[in-house]
Amino acid sequence: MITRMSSLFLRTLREDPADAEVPSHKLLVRAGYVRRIAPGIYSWLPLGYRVLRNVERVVREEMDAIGAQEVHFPALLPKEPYESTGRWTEYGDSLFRLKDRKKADYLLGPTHEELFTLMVKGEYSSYKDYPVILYQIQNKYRDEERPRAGILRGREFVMKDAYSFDLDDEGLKRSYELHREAYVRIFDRLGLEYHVVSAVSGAMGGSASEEFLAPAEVGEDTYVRCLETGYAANVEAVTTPAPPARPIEGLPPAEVHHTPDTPTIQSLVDFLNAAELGRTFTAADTLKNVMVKTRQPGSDEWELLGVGVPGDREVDFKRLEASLAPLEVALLEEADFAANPWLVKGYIGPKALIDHGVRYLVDPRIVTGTAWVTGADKLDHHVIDLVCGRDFTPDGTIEAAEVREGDPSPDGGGTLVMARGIEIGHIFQLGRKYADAAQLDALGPDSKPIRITMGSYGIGVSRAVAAIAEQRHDELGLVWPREIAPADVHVVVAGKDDAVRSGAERIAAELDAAGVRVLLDDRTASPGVKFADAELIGVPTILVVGRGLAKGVVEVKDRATGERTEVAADEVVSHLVALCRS
RNA sequence: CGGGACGUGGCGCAGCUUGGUAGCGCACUUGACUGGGGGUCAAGGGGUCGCAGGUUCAAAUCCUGUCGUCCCGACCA
Repeated sequence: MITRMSSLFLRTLREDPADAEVPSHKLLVRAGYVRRIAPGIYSWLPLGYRVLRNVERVVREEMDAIGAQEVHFPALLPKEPYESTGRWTEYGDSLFRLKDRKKADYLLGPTHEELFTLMVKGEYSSYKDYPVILYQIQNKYRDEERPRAGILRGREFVMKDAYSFDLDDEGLKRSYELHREAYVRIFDRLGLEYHVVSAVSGAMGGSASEEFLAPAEVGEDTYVRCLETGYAANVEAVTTPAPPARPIEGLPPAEVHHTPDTPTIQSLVDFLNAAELGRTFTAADTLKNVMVKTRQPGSDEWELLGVGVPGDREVDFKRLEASLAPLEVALLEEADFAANPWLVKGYIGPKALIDHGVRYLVDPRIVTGTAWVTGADKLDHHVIDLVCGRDFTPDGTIEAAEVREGDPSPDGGGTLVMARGIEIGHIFQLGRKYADAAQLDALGPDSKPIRITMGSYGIGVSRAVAAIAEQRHDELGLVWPREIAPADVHVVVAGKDDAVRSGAERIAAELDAAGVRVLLDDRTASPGVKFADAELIGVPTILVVGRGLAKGVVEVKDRATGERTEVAADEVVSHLVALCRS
């Protein structure tokens, strides 16, 4: 089909929208692909909707290829299934809730584990039915506290979510691998650069989990990779290698020192080094204790928690939260310190925490036999040579310290490099959480029930559009990969005389007949306007039919490289057909 | 929720300090010229200045309140 710009529902913008920060947002709006309706909610205009459907098509083809079957659920859902898994409360405020006229509770689906589980339970009951993989491509709703970055993080978005149902762990592993391979094919076809990294499973629950991250400046996820060993992980999932425990015997005894006015690590280190204790200290010799409070989702009762990390590292709140999930975490407020006067800000040590029965978790680097400078639970006092395993025993370890570029890779290979990325896919082995909640069993060959084990596999479809825009644009506009571009060839009619116009029409018709998707700029606008729009819209190949036609040549321009080629007008159709099929 | 900024034709902005006819660019309409890089000229249409209240002869402008939006920090595809 030929899309004529003279009648296409499209208005491009010369200026960036005021509410856009990131390139994908600016360009998708300027090029007339999307329009904002409300915060985090967007409409898709014809060109944008084509791109979105192209991404969906790729996803469908590859999902179907692994034997997954597409279904469709309502977005509007009753509360009950989500209550049975606890997510009606666990999801908190990011769940869109509403009531019908009878005051019954409903929600707009943020994700559909419960419904898939119930659907399978409703239809299947024999072990002979399994395994099965179902998926849907649907609008999802999350009342984000702060939607941002346009399409990248909306409150309504299109997601593909798939679920595998297996009889045993081996089956689950197989299903997981199938999806992993399918995802590789999908993101390759979408023309995305991406990394597969180990992840934490977060609010979904479950065990093994990997994320597909598209590297981008504006990405919200930080991840690390080890170039030597291939290790890659979301920073939230990075584990800290624990050094071996050391012998306690022979270590000097702990000693409390008067350290006036040293509430921060730096002031403490400076003071100690000026105190002529016969050795020098660094921040890494100190043990920093950060107080937080945790609670069960939906509960009102906060519980104190002490987190100990080496003093040269900050606590990474995201890592801390990931480690404690599904518990909610918050920093202590003044009122909390007031309620616990034994907490001496700036001088908190392990001893007071343990004495007061506060759970105390430390960084894995803090092992038995290591000696630390830390708070003495008394204003202006610190203790030196407080030995782990001798003077205090933590309740366990926690991954909460920040990860840094150059840290050793957890698999013992090289060092880590850091990057930011957009989460475009997430696969995980859920296990039996949802099957347990729904009592999803298959009757086995021995007539005994087998609890089904599940996997969950998501792709942010609308987000993928933005991620591609984020990775593939230049100062002039978007640069789509052919597979998802709104057209294969953008024909610019650069001239007003009939010969040029009819020549372009003829070529467009022949391309169309050959199965090439044509966007024909048949408007009467000046060439400059058309060129600028063509570059903004980002169709991979631009064909300029203009003054050269009199000499029998037209110009083929590659949008990505900017390379221009003169081609004989009577050969251009076969030239382009070959180009589009390669 | 905490912090910051902003609400004026469809879009991007000025005007507000010092109250007095609502303005510019883009887009749109008509005509002429132009026709390979957002061209030129001329003539147009379109805004109760977020909302409510107050001060005043008079409010986009001053005051109070309120709603909304965007950006920065804690959730997630």
